[in-house]
Amino acid sequence: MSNVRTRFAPSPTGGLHLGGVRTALFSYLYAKKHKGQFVLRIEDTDQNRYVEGAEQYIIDCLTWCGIAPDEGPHVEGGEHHPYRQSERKETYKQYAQQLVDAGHAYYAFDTQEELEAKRAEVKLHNEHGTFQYDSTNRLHLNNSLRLTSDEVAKLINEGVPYVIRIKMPENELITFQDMIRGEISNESSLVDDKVLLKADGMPTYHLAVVVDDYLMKITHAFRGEEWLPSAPVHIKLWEYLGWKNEMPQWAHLPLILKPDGNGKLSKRDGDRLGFPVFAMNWTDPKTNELATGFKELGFLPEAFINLLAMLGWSSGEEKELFSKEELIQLFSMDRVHKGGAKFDFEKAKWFNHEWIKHQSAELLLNDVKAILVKHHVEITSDEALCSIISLVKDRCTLLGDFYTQCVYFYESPKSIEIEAIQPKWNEDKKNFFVKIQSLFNDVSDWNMNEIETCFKHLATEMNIKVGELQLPFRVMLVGGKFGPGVFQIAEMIGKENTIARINTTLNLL
RNA sequence: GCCGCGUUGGUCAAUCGGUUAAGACGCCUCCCUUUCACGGAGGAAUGACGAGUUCGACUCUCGUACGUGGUACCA
Repeated sequence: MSNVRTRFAPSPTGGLHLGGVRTALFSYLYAKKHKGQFVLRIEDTDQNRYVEGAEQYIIDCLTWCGIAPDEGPHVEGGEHHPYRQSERKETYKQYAQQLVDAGHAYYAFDTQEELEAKRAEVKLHNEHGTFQYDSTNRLHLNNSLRLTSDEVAKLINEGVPYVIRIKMPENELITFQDMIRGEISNESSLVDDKVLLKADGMPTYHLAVVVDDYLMKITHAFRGEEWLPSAPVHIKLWEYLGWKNEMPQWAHLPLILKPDGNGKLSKRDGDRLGFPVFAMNWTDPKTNELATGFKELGFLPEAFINLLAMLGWSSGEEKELFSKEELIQLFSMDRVHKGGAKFDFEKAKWFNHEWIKHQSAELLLNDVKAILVKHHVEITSDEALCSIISLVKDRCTLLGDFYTQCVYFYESPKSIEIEAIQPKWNEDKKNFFVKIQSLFNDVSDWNMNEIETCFKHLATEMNIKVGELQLPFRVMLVGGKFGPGVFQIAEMIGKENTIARINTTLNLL
């Protein structure tokens, strides 16, 4: 039994972003590859940003992707409940206190306004300067490092709000190993004394990750590259808390960038360029604004995780199409790219197209059925639908395409693209289609071969090229220039429908 | 500004000191198909720049440029 434990620790603040899903995916793959556990922890320590429903939504997304966590707030059992940080408030407080007692952290009474004023002041003198709460000025600020213990006790007794900050060491090179990037070093004096415990008693991310990763026995911690700059704080915390030997191995994943321009991919980019950024539909409870998800746009979860896996990771071989099981087997952190990857929606669609093509009709059945039912198409036989699916799936990039590609098997086309016929239309052709109706009527065994023979026979007899007749025939049956072989379609929709559709179009011409 | 991280065709990427620098997406041409696709064949297009190390550098080192992240009582 392996002891590998990874976690995905999102904040329930809104839709689940591509980058988030990928972090979850890599964590899942790594855990599963090593026969370990993948846990979900909800980092809801910022009460201002908390969004109702976001937690369940995250769970739904992971489940849809097929990477459901083994442990989490939603899973019964699980040794480390609660998995919601807001419910572990007291635990963090205790460790923050331990840090203060050991002299690695201190109380700070400066108000946010005071600090903002300091920052503004520095900016005033030096446009590029930054006020840092660090060793150079912490002794001039309103904290327990400067105040006497009596003064501190008095302030606390009076109920003056305070935060607890880490006391970063001076002139120390903080070094750690990143599974993707190798050794990373930071000069301790350059990182400031981050707040560990906020005035409302909630921990900040910095304290919470460390405490929870330790308590939840996380062995490998993967997160986005944006966390790299604060890693030294976490490293020191692991050390100060006395857990250095149990510190997980870190991997900071490259960012997913916007397709054009530069920067991190955001929901806005999706809106602007016309593609989803969230895994599933997300409706903002405040604005009621709906953001379309990959699922609802018609992506297969298999394709979705496949394309995400290939953004930043590659197997080293030519193959690009992988099932989840294959990914689990092949995945390794040292094949993850260091640089960020721009998201390419065209390639994303290609993955989905490939998955639809390779998926069996039986597996596609339920999804396709749902789409047709949504459009009020009556489906009588699953078996027939499966044959139809096999016939058209090569032509579908998104699941929604199945509607256009399947309806005409069930209903007469609502509109006929007669512009496609008209230019080359003439009396001879018209006569052909008039005559073919009665000939079709006499076909006893209605199958594609018989239909084709009958069709070609008359064409030859009337001295018209078969090819010139096939296009009009197709448009009559399906309404436009698309779909599989015409005779195949004619067979499947049946003799009566075929004749009726010819007749309908003839009246339009 | 400071600090961190990065940089192979338009995009995703292979290569881990010696190759004509893979492959995929997209684009273009052709074949198949008198539909749309699938499939097949081919094409255009790449190592940011400059030094060094080396018999030899896309691969190692340094510098520059550029990009990106952080610089919150947000994660």
